[in-house]
Amino acid sequence: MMYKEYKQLNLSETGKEILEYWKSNKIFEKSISNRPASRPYTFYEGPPSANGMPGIHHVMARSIKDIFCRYKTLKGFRVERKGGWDTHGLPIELAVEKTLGITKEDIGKKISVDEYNAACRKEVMKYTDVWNDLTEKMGYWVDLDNPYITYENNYIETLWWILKELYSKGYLYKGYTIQPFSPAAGTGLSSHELNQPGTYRNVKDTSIVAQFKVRAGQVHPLIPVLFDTEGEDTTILAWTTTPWTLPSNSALAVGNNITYVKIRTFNQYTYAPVSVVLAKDLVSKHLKAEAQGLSFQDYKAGDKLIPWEIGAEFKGSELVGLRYEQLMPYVSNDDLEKNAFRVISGDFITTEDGTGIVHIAPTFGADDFRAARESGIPAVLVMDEFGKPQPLVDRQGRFVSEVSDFAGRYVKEEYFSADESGAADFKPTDVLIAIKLKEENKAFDVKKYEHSYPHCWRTDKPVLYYPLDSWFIKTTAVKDRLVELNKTINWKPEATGTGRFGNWLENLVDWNLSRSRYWGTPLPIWRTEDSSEELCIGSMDELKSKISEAINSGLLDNEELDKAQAQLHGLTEGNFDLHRPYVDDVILISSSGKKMLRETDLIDVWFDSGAMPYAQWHFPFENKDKFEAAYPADFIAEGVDQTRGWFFTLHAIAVMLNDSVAFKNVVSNGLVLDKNGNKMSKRLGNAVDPFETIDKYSADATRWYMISNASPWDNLKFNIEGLDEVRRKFFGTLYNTYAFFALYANIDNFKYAEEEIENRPEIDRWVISLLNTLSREVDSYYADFEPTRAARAIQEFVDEHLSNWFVRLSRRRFWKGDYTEDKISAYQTLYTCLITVSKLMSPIAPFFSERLFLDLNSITGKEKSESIHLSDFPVYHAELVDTDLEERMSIAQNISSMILSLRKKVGINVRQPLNKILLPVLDSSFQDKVERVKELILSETNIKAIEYINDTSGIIKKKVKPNFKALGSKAGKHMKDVAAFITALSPEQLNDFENAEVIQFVKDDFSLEVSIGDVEIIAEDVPGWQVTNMGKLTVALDVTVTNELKQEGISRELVNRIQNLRKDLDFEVTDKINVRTSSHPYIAEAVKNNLSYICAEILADSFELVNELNKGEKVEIDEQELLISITKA
RNA sequence: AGUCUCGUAGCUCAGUUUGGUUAGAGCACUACACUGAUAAUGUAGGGGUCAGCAGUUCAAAUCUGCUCGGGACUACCA
Repeated sequence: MMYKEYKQLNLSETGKEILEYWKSNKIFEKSISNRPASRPYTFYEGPPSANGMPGIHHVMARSIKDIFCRYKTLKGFRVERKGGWDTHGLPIELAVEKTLGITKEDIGKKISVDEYNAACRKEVMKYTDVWNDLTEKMGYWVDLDNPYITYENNYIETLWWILKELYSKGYLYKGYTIQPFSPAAGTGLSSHELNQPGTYRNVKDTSIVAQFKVRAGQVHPLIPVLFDTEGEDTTILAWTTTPWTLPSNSALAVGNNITYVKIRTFNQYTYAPVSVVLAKDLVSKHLKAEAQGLSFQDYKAGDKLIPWEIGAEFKGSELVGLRYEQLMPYVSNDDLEKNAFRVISGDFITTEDGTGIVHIAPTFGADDFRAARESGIPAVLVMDEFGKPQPLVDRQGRFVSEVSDFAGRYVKEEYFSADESGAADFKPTDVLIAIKLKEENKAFDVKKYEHSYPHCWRTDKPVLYYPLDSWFIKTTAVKDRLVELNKTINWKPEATGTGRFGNWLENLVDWNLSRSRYWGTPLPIWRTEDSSEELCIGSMDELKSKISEAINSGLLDNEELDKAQAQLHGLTEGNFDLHRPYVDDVILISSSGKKMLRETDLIDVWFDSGAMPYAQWHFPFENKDKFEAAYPADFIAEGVDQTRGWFFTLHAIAVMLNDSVAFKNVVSNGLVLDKNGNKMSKRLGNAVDPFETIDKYSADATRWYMISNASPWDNLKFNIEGLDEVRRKFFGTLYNTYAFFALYANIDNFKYAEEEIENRPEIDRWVISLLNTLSREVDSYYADFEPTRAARAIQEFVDEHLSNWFVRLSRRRFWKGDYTEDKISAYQTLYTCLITVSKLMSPIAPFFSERLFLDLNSITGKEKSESIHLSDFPVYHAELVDTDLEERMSIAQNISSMILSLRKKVGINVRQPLNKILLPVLDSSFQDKVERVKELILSETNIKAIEYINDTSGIIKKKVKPNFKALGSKAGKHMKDVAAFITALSPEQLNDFENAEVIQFVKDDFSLEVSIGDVEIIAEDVPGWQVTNMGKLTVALDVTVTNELKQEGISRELVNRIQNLRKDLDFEVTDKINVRTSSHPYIAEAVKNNLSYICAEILADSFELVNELNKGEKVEIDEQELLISITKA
């Protein structure tokens, strides 16, 4: 058996092979079953929706999930990962309607409900195969054989159980909120629909600044200020872009800290004298500056400049409580008279535009609704035909009959038919309201105003904000616990937890559960028609027994009875579908003997996914032990867009149900953008196909690129060129390192059969030391959910240390000489590095690391694991870490690099040996350190000796630099002077300073004792030598080339040419040769004096210098041409 | 509009928590070298208003405030 050698690196091919290997050996399954059940590490899979194609961003999110699960497996934990599918919701309905070419209204008509239901089921799993394929190819390990599926009855049953628990705790209630509503479509719109592109459009609306008349006779501290003359007409100004809401006005809101003024002036339409209240900052927007202070006496009706003057100034808080007359008194009652038409304070008031005073219509604005409720302001409502309260605008968008002047008129122009709005005398309702207010001296100003307003994406008509009934979960009741428990969650990045998520919790509102949709989890609440009795069902058994009760009550008619029997039968047989409309047909009987129908709402799909810790196990109906063992999750990860989605619903349900967190650690990753930082979209054609990417560049390179490039929570600018770089730079280097190892280990038949070599050379101990430091670092990075730092650390080790230094400097040890202890040491060291690196990187690059592990381990058999993913994470050996050695090696690297730089500067090849370098030594330990790595430096740079020179020699030119950090705190503002003083020290002063170890700085009345530790002294120059500096290091090079050195140089050139020939002729590395060269005077001497060296290098049995050589390869050394002929011995 | 986040070389990113005097790396580019790891490698070079402005400080990429720009989320507001 030999170490496998490859023609070239092919990561994609490796991926495919390893995938096969995993499959046929059931490695994934073993990675779970091999770990003890007593050490679980719980991971929750956030369910993707399989009705869309997976994108490259899914590779990102899933890489992160996979990395930490694999890492914890290596650390000895059992990590179960149950997959899941999110199957409900609007996108699926829309997709089905599109596929079938139907609308919602056609359901039950053109297409049967059964067919529709089946179509949804099919639609939602449309791309399951594609998803499974991606999951496999990208190396994401998750159990797809037993996934949870949110539409299954068992899953829904758990949801019902949870809902009933919440219901019993009093957390479930029916209320109403202001929601976007499309009268034209007759349906509420979800925020998702409102976020469709193109829904917000700029429109021109009639805007009115209305005058709300302050009641005269009331008791309020501000009355004397507001009315300083008898019969003054004092009004409050409020601006609106929706005049149709003015009949519903029931309050005015001001900002407590905003300054308001009362201004005396005239109404521009009626010319009547009026005093108006508005925010001081906004006066200039409503009144002309040049008209201020004009004579009131001289004002005539119709004058362009209307005089005005400021009468008084006060804070918003002083206005609160002030009563005013209802602006458009169509509807009133005792409650309104008593509690409405007051000034209240609102936290959302700004002085950006308008008047700084906001007209409040609680039925038509979310802010209005909230502010009114907080201040106890009732809404303006009328009774509909069933005696239920209703706003002044009906669901078709028309004024109710009570608004007599405009009864039956649509409030928005766009709702009228084309015929109606096309008529010559047609005026929109807003305009009619404006005219009426102008006539009544209630309009201060009327203007067209352009702003963006949401439109229904289906009907293209403007949306109304409208009060709608909904079921809510009272999350506000547990707000404090939500906040408190959130603080125990480890968020990556932290800011998402404290910031985005924390703020969201602080400003929590109740969770609106209701969706008036079709394909989703039905709300399990049945109510009597008069809403006096209701029942929440928490299981299928409960539903069964309630249906039985209904059957036995004798209150169902025959048709209902038949259905009930069928339902009961279906439930018993397990083939009753809990979805609409089947479940809507279930009629239950209340305790007082009334029929109960199900509330038709579905619940928010986010509830589905947030309940997965319970529902994935069908808890509490089955798998109690499994649930308990896997709750809460140790780790979850999703995109940052899930902060208010899945992260929230998981948290909320867990807190309300168990008063606990649902997850302990969470990584929220950022977006994947295209290389220019734009969002990827199919429309723009800049979306990256994950399959193509994996196929071409491999999953490993893709994963490594994504993880190493930027922290997961930063947005990733996905650039395909980056994949190439990763492949070349990291995987290429690692592959080369392995290939190098395999080449020579096969020649020497190294199988790691020998005992560990105890006394290894410096370079071996050095790289092992770094390797252990690396293991510890990478371990802590993974543990800290910092995969990027882990990847970068591994990469740096492989590139900089292992390949670029250890292998480069150790090459001779592998190919030269016999199978000595030193050689075995080199093999053992390199082997250990490779196998350890493969383990460290395996969570991120599971395929290549597996290949590496198997290729190495199959020969040595050092580990019994049949897969790297079944092995254990490398153990950190503190005793193998030698920081002094690491420092020495770093010095060696720097000195070598400096010598090479000097050689470059004077134009002397590395092949040309040089006699010596000079190293100035300013402290004695430095010389010891260099001495121990001397051989490495000399062979790396082809120098014969290092000579140390110290201070006393007098040829070093020294330089002193202040240590700002040390001196800064002492010198304070004199730092600049002190620095100048130190830099300007003469050589003699510096000498004295070094001997005394202190020097006194005095300037004016400031003095400071500078100690030797406050400065840095370096040898800057050795006059007459080629010198270079790097930090504290200084190196001088002897560039004299003696005749002897020249001959050695020529010998090396010759060796090099012959080696090239060997390679060109495809000789094996181990082939012995015979050499004949033309006897050129330039080389003759050199060959003679270095013959044994040359022969050893090129594995020559004989080397002849021939006077006449006819055939051979022409080579050139220092511009001298000669012929060389080599043959296998 | 609010909240969060980012802004450092042509590109991708370190460095910012804890302020310290030549601001780093890789890629790309240019030149030279090397060539039993070779679709590799080394050395050198050019390339920076550390987004901008102001402040604190002896000293600011780093701390504070404001502004601008990108992105995300939330809201849609008179």
